[in-house]
Amino acid sequence: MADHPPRPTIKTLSEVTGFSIATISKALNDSPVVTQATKAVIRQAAGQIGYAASLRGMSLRTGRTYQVAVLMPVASASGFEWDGVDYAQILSGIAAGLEGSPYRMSVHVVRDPEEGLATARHVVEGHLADGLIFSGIQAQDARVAYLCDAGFPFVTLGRCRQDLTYAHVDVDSEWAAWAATSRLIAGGHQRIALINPDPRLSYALDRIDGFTRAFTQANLPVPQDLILGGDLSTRFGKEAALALARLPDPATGFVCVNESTALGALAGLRDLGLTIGREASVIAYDDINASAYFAPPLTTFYLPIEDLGRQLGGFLLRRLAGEDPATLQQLTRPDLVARQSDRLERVLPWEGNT
Amino acid sequence: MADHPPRPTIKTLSEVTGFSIATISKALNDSPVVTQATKAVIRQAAGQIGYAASLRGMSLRTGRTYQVAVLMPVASASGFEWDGVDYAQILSGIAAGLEGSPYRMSVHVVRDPEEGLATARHVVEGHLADGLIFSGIQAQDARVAYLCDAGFPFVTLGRCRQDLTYAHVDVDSEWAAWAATSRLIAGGHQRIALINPDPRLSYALDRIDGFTRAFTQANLPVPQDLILGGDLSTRFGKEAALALARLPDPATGFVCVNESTALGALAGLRDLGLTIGREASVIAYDDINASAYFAPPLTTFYLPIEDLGRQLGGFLLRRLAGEDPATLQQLTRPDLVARQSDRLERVLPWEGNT
DNA sequence: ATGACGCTTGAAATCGTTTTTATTCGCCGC
DNA sequence: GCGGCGAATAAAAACGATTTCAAGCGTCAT
Repeated sequence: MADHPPRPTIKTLSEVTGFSIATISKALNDSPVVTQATKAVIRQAAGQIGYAASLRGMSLRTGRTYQVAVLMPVASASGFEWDGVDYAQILSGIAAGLEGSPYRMSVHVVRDPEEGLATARHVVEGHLADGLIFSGIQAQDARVAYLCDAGFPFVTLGRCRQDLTYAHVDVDSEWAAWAATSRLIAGGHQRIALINPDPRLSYALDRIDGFTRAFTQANLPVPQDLILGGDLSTRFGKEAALALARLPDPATGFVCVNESTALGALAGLRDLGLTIGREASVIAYDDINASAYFAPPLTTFYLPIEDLGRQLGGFLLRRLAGEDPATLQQLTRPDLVARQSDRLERVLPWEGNT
Repeated sequence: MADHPPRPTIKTLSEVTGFSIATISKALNDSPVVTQATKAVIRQAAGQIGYAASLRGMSLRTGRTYQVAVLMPVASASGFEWDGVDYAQILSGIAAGLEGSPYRMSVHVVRDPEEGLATARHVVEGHLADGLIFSGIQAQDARVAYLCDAGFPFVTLGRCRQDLTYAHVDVDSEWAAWAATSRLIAGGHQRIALINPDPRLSYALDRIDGFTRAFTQANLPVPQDLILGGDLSTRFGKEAALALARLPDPATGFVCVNESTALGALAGLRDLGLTIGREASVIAYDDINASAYFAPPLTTFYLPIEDLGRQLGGFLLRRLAGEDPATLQQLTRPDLVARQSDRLERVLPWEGNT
């Protein structure tokens, strides 16, 4: 156990420079009341002895924590089922968005929105962080309502459907679902299934909206019986696809909520002996870019979630700086990555995708 | 912006109970110098007014932060390539292991071991956390050496090959690679490839050791030319499989480092028109349990990484309590999940796996 | 000459704890 | 009856910063 030499404090710096700790503090915070010359001397000395302000001391005095809390959802009951969400990418993005600021990121694991609310309360009331980031927004979201009410800075990935003004970043799920569905309709499908997430989630509704719009525009009846909501697991994707493809009037096109469910859907259809691209087609929303390697490679709507994370971090920083949440709202459309598997009645060779 | 009533401090509690703050502090910390009766009164009052000690204040005085830092690796250059590591599961496990303690988890994103060392230094020197958890251990690992030397509490996922005593949790990669390779040898393969991670990683060497042992035991020459190291991406898995299957004396069996590379290997072999189970076989190490849905389902060695995370958190807690790191070391063998695709020259029907 | 005023810096209070040191008080032994 | 001791509590000093307010000190107008 080597004992490090005690780290310099503002007091050390005071002794070294001869200035009082008050002046030092002001100088380092670039206060206008202190001379440029003194500032220069103090900064120089600070650099010299490697002084860095103790977050602890600052925190106690200012009440700020210089921490940003992230509520990371983990699948609750489903054991270790893969859900295809690479939350690490989001965290990585948030960290990137926070880079250059003194803010660090603390992660709180939550199993469901209720626990999320409890944790949010805990963070706010215990002053555990200066800002909050979370996702999995429900149409009616108690966390959003609470935080708005408490006036606590936060940014969400996703929008709720309540009339509240708050900072958020979101994927245009309505558009993505519309585009995917339209593409399958254009490919000759009429019995198109929507393999959707938990229907309480706001973006589940967005997807249903887009799905519906595509049929309405094409003057076709909306196949309500082919909309299934569940978790994001591969298992659910498989079960859903099996159920929908076994219907008397089976689904031939599948719009999947993400790559994990899409992988499951492919597995299910394969079990039924169906050939993707001839008897059925699958389109997914893509987070992690693995669909290119599926059998067959899937057409997807791709949006790297690290970018969303970066936006979240950046927005929170601006929110913490006092910016109006109304200006911190962003909706992004994913990119279409056309691979195949989305036209009916036409056999396509499986080409390598490298 | 609703303003919450100021949260009670130890001073509030002092006024309410009539005891001095010193006595309050001791009572709440269960010091033997204060009477049971007073303790009871104080605890009762604390519960009454909902007092919770401010971490800030505690932190400044004690020097402890009540934070555990986790170094989360993200793929550096490879853009958004999926690497098949669900780090969120590890974080979730760590959080579970920390549950019940006052410790929170802060996450620091690192792009490579060098940045990891820099961040570790930063955490230690800046007193940003009381303990550290990290993974991606190299055979010669500068972070482990530094932290041992600094006497800073930490637990790693993986072991380095230096003679240092420190707390760690690891997967028995040597055994897993031996078991996978032996299984392929028993299935009739002789040209078996090892699709391995970055060769600087300690467990890459462990896997080579196990791979080698399997051949030695079977009195077969070790196919050194079939050992390939790279990143954990699906792309690398595909490229590696393509290269190895195109050799004049091609590989027919593939031991993959994880499911992501295995998915890539399958895609590559499929592109070459090879049928898994007849012309080639793939076995993977499994973190996320998605291999059951691959085409065909893969035989894997499965170990849920959330469990490892839980161990990491628990070990760190014990380490922070002063326990000897020599007693905090654990090696776990993954479970064999036999699906198929590991016997040569025999056509197996692709059965559904539900 | 003197008081007011800028301008720069310093002293001291403060944030909420823990920990060291003092104080109070009853009781025992001599 | 008094010194001393032990037990319980209180007072005060940290920890490392920020912030308020006071102080020093030229300059200048009256």
